[in-house]
Amino acid sequence: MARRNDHSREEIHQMALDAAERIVVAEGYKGLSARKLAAAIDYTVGTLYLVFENLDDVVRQVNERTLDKLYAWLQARSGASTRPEEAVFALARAYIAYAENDAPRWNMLFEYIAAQGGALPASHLQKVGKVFGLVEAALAPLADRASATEVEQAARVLWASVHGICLLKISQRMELAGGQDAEAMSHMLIENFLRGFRSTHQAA
Amino acid sequence: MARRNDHSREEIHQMALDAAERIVVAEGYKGLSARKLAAAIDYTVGTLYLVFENLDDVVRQVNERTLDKLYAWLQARSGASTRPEEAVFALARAYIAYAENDAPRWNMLFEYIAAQGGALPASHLQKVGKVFGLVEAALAPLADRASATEVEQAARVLWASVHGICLLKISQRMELAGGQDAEAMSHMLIENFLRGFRSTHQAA
DNA sequence: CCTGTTTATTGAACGACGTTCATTTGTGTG
DNA sequence: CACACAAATGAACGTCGTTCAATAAACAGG
Repeated sequence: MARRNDHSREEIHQMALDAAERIVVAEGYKGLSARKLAAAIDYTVGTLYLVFENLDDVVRQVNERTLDKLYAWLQARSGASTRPEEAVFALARAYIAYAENDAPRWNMLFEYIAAQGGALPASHLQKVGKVFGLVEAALAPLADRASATEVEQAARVLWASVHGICLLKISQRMELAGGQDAEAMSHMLIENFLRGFRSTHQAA
Repeated sequence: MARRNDHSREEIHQMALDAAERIVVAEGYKGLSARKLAAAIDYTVGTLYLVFENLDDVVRQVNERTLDKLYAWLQARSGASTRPEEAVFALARAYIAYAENDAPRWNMLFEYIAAQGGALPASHLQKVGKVFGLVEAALAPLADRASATEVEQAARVLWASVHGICLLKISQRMELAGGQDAEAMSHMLIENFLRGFRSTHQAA
């Protein structure tokens, strides 16, 4: 039994988030329960509620970490490419690779976003916006005649689409993909999409 | 209290599926519980387990109905268009409209598909395949130089993408869409995608 | 009409869930 | 050493899915 002052509030907070991630990675979203999480850090349920508002609060904070990791992962892989188009392909490959590599957390993130009835927390929106920013940056060189708004909208459309394809892969539903893998699908999508996009928005 | 022989097994089965749909429509996926469902048809929990394997079985059977309704809805709206391209746009509009119109059931269907660990039931796969068939039929006239496999793959790519966009709308996450609505997004997607697809696979 | 058998239906019971809060227990102060 | 304070507990509440011994309704034979 953990004793008074063994750990500060902040330490318990971090221990719980770490343990929650381990549980989610090992057993999936539904495997996370208050009692299991408390046991994992050698405290009892009650203590969790001194540090978090409720279980949803834990999930939300794990998701914030996931968004940070996702952004860092994508940024590290969106370096300068020879061809501007290649940057978009590279980003999509990185997105799919992240989801594959960190499937349970990626899953939890988007199940949370989907299930959340009302508005997302502001910090969430801001982090998602940063991810979209990477897509916009990759798309901009391909559309020198497009306004910032047009690039933004195209980025959202393209990424919602890549995300849809990614969902197939993560939920292991490639049986629905007609024999392709997610990378091939997203490649076909981007190739065709960019052809249209460039012909509309790029000079020369 | 319902009495012996008031209803046949089959009647109870149908009553339960009807009631389950009403509950899901009224209160969402998570609002469906065994006790609530039993009360809605004036039986007790035990009776449900004589007719269904478990709650998941109920959900699966409701989803089969949803897939049938979705197919019928799309088919009714995929009639002959003047331009072949318009058929694809019409299908996407119909898909989004269905999801909007029947959001709780549409949601439950795809949450189930995503959450299901292993393989989907064969009947599910077959019904999803029928929906994809509609997309392939709309795509085929635009690619007279493409093989059946290429059309099939393009249909899956395009529909996974439309689905991704649709998810934004249904989970009321249009804040992430850069000021567009789902119809505009899917229109942009299809327009650009088809331009690339036609230029690769269509003669003349 | 009564009795015994069959079987449809029940609902209490189990373990697990999220959440709360009166109680306990260790810590630091006077 | 006793008091006050606060950290931590864990029993309790109402929910969940699921099971299965017990019950009660329908029917068959006399």
